[in-house]
Amino acid sequence: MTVDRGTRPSRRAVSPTRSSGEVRGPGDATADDAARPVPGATVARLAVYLRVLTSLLDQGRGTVSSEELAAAAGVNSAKLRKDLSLIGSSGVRGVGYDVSRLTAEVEATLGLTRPHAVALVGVGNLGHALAGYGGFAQRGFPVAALFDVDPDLVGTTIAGVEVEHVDAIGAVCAARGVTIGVVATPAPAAQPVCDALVAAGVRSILNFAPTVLAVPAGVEVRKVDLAVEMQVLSFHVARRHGTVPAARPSPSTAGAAPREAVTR
Amino acid sequence: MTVDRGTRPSRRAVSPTRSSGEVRGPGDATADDAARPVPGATVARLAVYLRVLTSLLDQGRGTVSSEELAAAAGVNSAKLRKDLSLIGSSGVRGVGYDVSRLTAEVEATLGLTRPHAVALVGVGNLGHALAGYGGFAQRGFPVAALFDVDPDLVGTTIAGVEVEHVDAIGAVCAARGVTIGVVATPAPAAQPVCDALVAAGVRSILNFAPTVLAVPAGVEVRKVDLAVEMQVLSFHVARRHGTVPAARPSPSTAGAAPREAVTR
DNA sequence: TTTTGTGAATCCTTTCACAGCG
DNA sequence: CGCTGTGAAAGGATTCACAAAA
Repeated sequence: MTVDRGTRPSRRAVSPTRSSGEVRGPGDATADDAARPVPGATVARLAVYLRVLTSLLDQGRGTVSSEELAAAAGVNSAKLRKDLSLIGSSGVRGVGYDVSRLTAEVEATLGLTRPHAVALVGVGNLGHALAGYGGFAQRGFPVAALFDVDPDLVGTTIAGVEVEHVDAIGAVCAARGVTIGVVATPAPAAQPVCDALVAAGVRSILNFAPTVLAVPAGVEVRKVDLAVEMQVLSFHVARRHGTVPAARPSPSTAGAAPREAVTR
Repeated sequence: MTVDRGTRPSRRAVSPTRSSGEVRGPGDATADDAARPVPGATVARLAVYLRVLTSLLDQGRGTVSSEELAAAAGVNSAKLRKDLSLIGSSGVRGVGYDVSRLTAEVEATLGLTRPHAVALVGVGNLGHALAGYGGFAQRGFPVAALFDVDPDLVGTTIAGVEVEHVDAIGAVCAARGVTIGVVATPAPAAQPVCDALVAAGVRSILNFAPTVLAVPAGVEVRKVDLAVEMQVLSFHVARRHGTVPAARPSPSTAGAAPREAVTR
């Protein structure tokens, strides 16, 4: 069940002058930590596997085969096995993987064994929704700080956290040990906010603003861009209908107004 | 041009695996479109280029070099030129690309020359924020319908659109010519909702629910998964503890940012 | 000269397919 | 047997680097 069909693999872009490549650090002989390769594409999938695994745990399942886990995660089983072998997992041939053990291994690899304080900047429409979403804290990402520039918002409390002025980003993030910053501001404010976060020591940023953020090497930026997603879907719609207007039975002039398509 | 490529059998009648690859399309040639492959990775970047281009248009810029456009989009200039050559663009050597013309070409490729009616299902925390976000309509994606199961929400109006019961998805989407569906429901409701959308003829879906959607071949699903994004960042935070803090002037490899996914 | 367009090399992922362990 | 782990093959995507056009 749940065999997926058209999900896309990851993509990347962003970051001027350096595209990412991998995730391992350019380590210098650190005797302590064995250098692990773990491809970026694999990391993203591990999070998906983890979701399925926790679900299986709740169901009390003891083991899973790569085939089943892969199907539930919407990927090829060979890919899943390779992903798991990369993080040093060990399944049992002829049996499968131990659910609880694998869950622990994936969590450890993703660094989920301890919480990561998050700072959310921009409590507008989307930001407010994100702050109000309880899933953050539950999944190990406590929202330690909220920021905005709007005087009407600064001072208010959302989900138990007070909104502070963006000018306090530096001091507050450093003081509360924020390691992940979420930018949900309008595009023009994103870069300055990003700079402030980086200056405060934040090395991982999730950007919801429709703009490309420039960051120094060593800072990881992931982007969630609604416009891009919609436009990619638009491309597919256009592909399947060609250029001819969709000839669906009974269009009968319903809703869709003929506006101009200005994507900006 | 186009065609040839002896290595690709391109036809996989049996294989159910079609995910990702590319998005080739039987073009219809309306003005400048010939049947072209257009890699999936390229499509996603075109949307980013478009944003920069419209910005340049507003500034009254007449031309841009691949170097400048690439820098603003956060990509390598060679990649940008290759992307543009794939959609059949034509810059002028020694000069650059005509901003308005290129903008039109990119919009045409992405199918943005006409609006795509969108149906948003799930008007909860996130869904409400999305519905309230005016960017949709402005960018050519008018929200033609809103759905939810909550009796308290059904009947209310958000941003000028009435919220209807999910049971009406089939009828309403077909009647209003919805081509893109946005799923912002809790995980358990996502699959049924997805099925309803597909049954209504929707072939492109943006999924914000933290679950893998199973869809028949021909339906494109893109996922925005907040949990995955946060966990990938967590991985990077954890990584940083094993490597040398600083003292590294040389960049060599740095983080990249896979685009894609996640929510809730 | 400047800047595009693009073959060719390189790198990253995915998929195949099978050896081998339980 | 069933199922994992993985070398090897196959694709894609990115980058290089340079010839050609304006």
